[in-house]
Amino acid sequence: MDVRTEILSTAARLFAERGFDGTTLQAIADEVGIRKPSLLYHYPSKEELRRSVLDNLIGHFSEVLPRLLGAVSRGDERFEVLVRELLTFFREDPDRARLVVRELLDRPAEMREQLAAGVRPWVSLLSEYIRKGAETGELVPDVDPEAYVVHVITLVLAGMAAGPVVTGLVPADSREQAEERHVRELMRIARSSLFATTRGE
Amino acid sequence: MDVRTEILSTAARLFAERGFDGTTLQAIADEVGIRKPSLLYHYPSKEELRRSVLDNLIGHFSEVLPRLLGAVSRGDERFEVLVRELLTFFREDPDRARLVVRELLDRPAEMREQLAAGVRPWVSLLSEYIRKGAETGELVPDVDPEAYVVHVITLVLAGMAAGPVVTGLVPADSREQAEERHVRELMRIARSSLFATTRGE
DNA sequence: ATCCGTGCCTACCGCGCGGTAGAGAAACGC
DNA sequence: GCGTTTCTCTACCGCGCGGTAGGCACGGAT
Repeated sequence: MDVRTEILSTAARLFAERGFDGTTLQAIADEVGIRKPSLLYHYPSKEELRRSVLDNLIGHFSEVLPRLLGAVSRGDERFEVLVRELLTFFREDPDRARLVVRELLDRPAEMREQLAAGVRPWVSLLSEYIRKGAETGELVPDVDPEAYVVHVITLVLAGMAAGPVVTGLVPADSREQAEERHVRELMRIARSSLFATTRGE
Repeated sequence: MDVRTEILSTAARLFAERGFDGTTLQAIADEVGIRKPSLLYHYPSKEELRRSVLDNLIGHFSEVLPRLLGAVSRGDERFEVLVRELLTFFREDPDRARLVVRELLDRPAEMREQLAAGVRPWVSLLSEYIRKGAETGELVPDVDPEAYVVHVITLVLAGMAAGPVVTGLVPADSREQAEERHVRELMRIARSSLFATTRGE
């Protein structure tokens, strides 16, 4: 892996762990194994580095977008695939969820704009499908589509961001098992509060 | 309000807004209208101030605990009251939720211990009730009680911490209306994924 | 052979941080 | 009246921060 990439992933990890303000360029440089000015050669300021980390995250997300798009148009299993895809994205690297949550807290104004531009269309689209499903009786009639979608996203994001800290409240033999229970129940809640008739898994 | 209290609430607000690392003692002192050393006279270090802010938060929470306790033993309306009480606690000051989430991210190890000591007993207690309800058929049979409780708490906490940033995804005439929809749907999700038969509100 | 761009370094800068020393004003007990 | 306590202040400290200046080694193009 080349140095630029190594800096990027190290920065992402430390920003997620300690926050932007809690991370020093020195700490990043140390972990990469270079001096601070070398780091600043590749990313001319800390702020620029932050932007790059975020762009990289968004880039990775847009890689799974096609699969999400596919899921929406695939009829019956839509829902399962959609949520599970979202879940997988954050689960394969919990730093992603933590970065998003931190950004949400640290820069609410900017984040609000970004969400309005990048996520709201999605929420609207999914809400349309839900509204139709509610009319045909396949889905529960009293669902509030937009709010529902937001809650499901919140649940996935917050659950993955908190990680072991919160799954630790679920007694289990291993961390994996606790996580498994966590995810299963998340899917169940999302499903059973949306579909009119409970379906087997 | 005396100075000590004023420092405490200002610190809480700024820690919630900008994070612990992102807040300087100077900024707190400025907003209170005193000099930095005066602040350090009342709270001899930044770390001590952080602890005091957290203790204060926990103190306020333990004020609502009796009402929560009451709710658990009050039979049928238990659930509604319980969730709504929790919701109210964080809604009457969203900084509380933000502080908790930040602490969760910044100090996962310490937070894990604190949760294990202070929250897990509650999760267990509620889970017991849910398990009984599931056996009598009043509640859905396939619920995972511990995981369910954790998810509901997550939903409340994350929803309130994100605040307008995320409710902004729900189209509405006013912020209040968006929040109202948000809370309603939260209650609906929590209820409909727990009770076997859907009940009117 | 030389030139130039790339990448990394050592040395350093100014600044704002958390925190300290110590003096002065006000309020209180005796 | 007078010492003591409580509180706030001015002045300062050392440190680690993000960032800069400038040099040196290397490699490819001419």
